[in-house]
Amino acid sequence: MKPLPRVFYGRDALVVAPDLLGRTLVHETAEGTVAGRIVEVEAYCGPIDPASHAYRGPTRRNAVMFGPAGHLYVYFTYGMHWCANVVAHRDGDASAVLLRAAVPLEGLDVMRRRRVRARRDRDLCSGPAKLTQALGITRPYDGVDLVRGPVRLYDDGTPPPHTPGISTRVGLRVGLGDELLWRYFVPDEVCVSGPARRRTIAEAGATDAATVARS
DNA sequence: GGTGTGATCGTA
DNA sequence: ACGATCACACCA
Repeated sequence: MKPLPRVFYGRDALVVAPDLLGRTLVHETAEGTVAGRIVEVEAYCGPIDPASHAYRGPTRRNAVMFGPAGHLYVYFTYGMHWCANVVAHRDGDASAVLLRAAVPLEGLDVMRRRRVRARRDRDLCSGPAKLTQALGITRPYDGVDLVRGPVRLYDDGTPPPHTPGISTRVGLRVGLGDELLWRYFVPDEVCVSGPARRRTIAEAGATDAATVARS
């Protein structure tokens, strides 16, 4: 297996996001190797996206998003959770893709140890903060290189779904976030977080994947 | 299946 | 103050 090359990330976040579905996220540590298949993501398009941490310009927290593509942007939220993004953009426009869910592939014993609350294996990585907890991704991993660093993204031959599920993004209040269908997921996948697991673009009533609002 | 709520703290 | 969340309690 080869890591995804740098050029993979040097595209618009709305192109990279659905192309991340089916890829494997691997973290090798002394504790052991843990890996999962990405099945749910959300695009955050920095300069045009009020919901993006990068919308109001660079700060200490979001600095990584303003750097080169193919690095990991990790942030702390709700006073207790970590979330991980893939920096993906052209022309340094500070866009990123939030990794929201994965299917556990390797190191299940380590994941269960880190997530004792998870009753079923399908809940080990079925949410953005669950995923980082299971994979052991916290503060020190902010800014690591996904091509050469301790956390890498691979193409193991599993193609992204021909027709990904699509919906509005989760957990946002700000205006645009409720109208843009920038969440992508593998249809009928039990490890996808939340209730819209089975919904596809057609079922959502959308005619334009990127921009159309719906009731 | 669905909704409502407390936990907990860095960031702006 | 508030959040790109989680887990659990409760109702259906």
